[in-house]
Amino acid sequence: MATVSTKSASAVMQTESNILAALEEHGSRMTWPRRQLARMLARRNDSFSAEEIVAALPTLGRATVYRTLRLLGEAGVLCKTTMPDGSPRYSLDDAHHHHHLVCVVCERIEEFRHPSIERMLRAMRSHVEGELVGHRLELYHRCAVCRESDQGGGDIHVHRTRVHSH
Amino acid sequence: MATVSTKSASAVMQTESNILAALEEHGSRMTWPRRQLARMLARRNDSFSAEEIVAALPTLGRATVYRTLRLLGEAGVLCKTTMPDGSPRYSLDDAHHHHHLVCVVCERIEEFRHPSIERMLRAMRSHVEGELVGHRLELYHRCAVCRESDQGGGDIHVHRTRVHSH
DNA sequence: GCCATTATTGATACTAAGTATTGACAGCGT
DNA sequence: ACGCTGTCAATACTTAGTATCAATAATGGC
Repeated sequence: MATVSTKSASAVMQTESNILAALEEHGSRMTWPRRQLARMLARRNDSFSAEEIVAALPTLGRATVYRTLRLLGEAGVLCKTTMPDGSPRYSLDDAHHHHHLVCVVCERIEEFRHPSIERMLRAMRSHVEGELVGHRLELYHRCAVCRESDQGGGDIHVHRTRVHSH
Repeated sequence: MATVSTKSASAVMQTESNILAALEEHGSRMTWPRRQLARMLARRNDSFSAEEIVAALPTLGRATVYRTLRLLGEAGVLCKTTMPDGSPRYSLDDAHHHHHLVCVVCERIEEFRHPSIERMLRAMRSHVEGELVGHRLELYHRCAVCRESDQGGGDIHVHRTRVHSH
């Protein structure tokens, strides 16, 4: 089985100062809570829920955490992804156009880009009635690590009102 | 501008008895609340929120409405779709594999299928590390009707933590 | 460096979209 | 007609946030 090259799919690593720089460029002030959050996020390379962050930084108010996550999204260093069951996960991110490859077992999120997707979007743009203003594409898989440690494993229930599985 | 043929994109119409038949096939009992819901849904050809239904059928409990919507999803006659801002909409649906084309103005939802999408998924299946277990694809547009009655109109804010817009 | 302006904060309350629980009730297989 | 078991409505609870607002702090101008 072919694997995706690290050029077209990779987990994103950002440093604390990278994250803060993105916030500044976006026109935000540099505050202690934001530094806290940036440091905490830079330490992890997996995905996380907002509440995990709220719990991990008890000195910050929940509103601050949610607000800052939104800012980081706007600043282009964070992305919000939806799991198959509809629950949201956040992950560090770069600002380029891409989609997400989500492991349904360990919830690790990788970015990827692939020409077949751009081709598909081009085709849809000319076939769809009216103008396309956006899209949402997520691929769910079991990553190599999780396949190994759990062969044939649990029933992955992907309800059809949520995602497609054929 | 090319439009999609009615074969590859269309709003779905279901009759009350169609909906009830799907529920029976799925192994559910035939009850008064379910008949109510089926009749109500058969009347509309747009998308709706669960709370709209709760409000429209005040004799049914909210849990019943939500449960029945889930059942209809499992039975293959209803689909839940996510708007660009993350809010959910339900719409009648047929059981075949397809994706959704959502108008961000009137919120009407059409089903569509297109070979370029299957091609893209085939390509991704062989390029992705591990096995694909599902995907989620939604296209957002302004439908022909809404473009006409609102040319150049409001700023459609599609936040990048939610959907992609290039 | 000081001050004013204005962004930001945290506490709290609130909302949206459901899920869990429970005792009463009703479909339907026999 | 009986009774098993699915289904009901009401209500409490949960998750994932957003709104409000008075107190505080970061910058830009001087």
